Amino acid sequence: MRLSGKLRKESARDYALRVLKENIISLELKPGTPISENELAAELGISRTPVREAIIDLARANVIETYPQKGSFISKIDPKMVEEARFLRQITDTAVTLEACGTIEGERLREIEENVALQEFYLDKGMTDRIFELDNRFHKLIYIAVGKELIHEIHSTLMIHFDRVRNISVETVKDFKVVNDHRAILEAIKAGDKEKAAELVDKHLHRYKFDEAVIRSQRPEYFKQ
Amino acid sequence: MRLSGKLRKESARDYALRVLKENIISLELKPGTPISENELAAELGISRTPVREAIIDLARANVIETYPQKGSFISKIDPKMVEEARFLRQITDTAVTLEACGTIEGERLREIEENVALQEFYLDKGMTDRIFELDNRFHKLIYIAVGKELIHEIHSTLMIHFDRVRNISVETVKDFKVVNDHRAILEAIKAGDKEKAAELVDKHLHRYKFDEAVIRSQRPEYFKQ
DNA sequence: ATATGAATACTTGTATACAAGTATGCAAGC
DNA sequence: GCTTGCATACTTGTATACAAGTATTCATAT
Repeated sequence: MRLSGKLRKESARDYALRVLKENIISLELKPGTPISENELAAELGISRTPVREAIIDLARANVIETYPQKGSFISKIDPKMVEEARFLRQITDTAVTLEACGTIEGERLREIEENVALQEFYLDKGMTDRIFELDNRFHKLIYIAVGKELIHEIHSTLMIHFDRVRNISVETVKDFKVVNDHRAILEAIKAGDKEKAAELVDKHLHRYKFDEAVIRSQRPEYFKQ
Repeated sequence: MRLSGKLRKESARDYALRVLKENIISLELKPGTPISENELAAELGISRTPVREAIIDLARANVIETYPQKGSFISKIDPKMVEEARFLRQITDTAVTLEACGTIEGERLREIEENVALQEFYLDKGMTDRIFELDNRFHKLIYIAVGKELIHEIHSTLMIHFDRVRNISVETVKDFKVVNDHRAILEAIKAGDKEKAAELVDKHLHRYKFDEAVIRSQRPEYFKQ
């Protein structure tokens, strides 16, 4: 597992949660991998308690599966979970984007513009690693701009199902049309064109749907069924 | 606080979580009330650990606010949280109901029919206590019927913001038009009338929006601002 | 060779101990 | 009366101890 150091003023629980999320999404922790509370605590240099609390958080969204007295495991990719996450993201992103149309301005708008500009910059330079982070940040900024940050927070753990598949997609098919999508969505928001924005969000999220068949054939051991 | 006994095969954590949820929604634990992990553990006859784990779960959705080394408190009613919960419920209920239109049948449909019949029965008898439970169950059944149970589960804690206000509404305005709403929604689903269903869901959830001004004037001490 | 069973080394769930920060009350001093 | 400061009794965060269940391994008996 990949360990980044514990940040100052970050609690042990937040540290464990952050490291777990990073490694699950990046597939450093492969689907099906057993997770021992004791072992992870030792690796992170903290005690079982905060590690356990982080695992409980992930287990609530079925990202980790815990079987009492048997063990905990990184959940294998379950197409039903991925679809639930995609479905939820579809409807909330659409609704939030509609609210954003014509209402975002000032500093909030500037942040989003900067974000998209950076995506285009890194895409141009071929530094695609940065784009994932910027992608997530792009969508989060829209949620914040329309005052729906709690919804974004509540959904974040569930979206690991989705993000993980997205990461495999990139490992395998290398598709960066998403940057163009983001640009187009931003322009639609600025223009206040709700119909166009909704259509773009819909198209944007359906990109990840197609990849599943490809991934499954390449990494069948990652899948539940 | 109201204590129901610990169920057989229910873990201590689930017990604490269930009792806390019940008492927060019913307003037995009033907004602003301090919650001590030690005290609650003693009341429930379990140790701090599972109590703490339950509190963490509720704190994640801002239902409880924890200040390290100071204390934890039942969150006061925050109109922004209530609106986020209502907004989320609006869009997911609508999307799920649209999927349900014309696709639910057999045992699944029968369960929902029975649920609505019971609501009408208890409304008629004036046993309105039962209706809250049936109300929640009605909506959950629809989520299950279209295979979106994880979304329902993930949202359940956040909906406490909404359910709590709904409960005050009933204490104060006694409005049971919701039963008629449920009947109408069910009929629209059976008829496969998506337009009608979406309109009904929209109207249904907006009922609770109006009550806020009334509640605020009656129970200002429950509100954050 | 095969089946049986006990020892062992794990697992998570729960309880408890300790650490460190905070609010409160009260007494002392001015 | 008012302020200061310390003792005290809380709080949550973290670490550790104990309980109970499970899988494995290896020796023994058939």
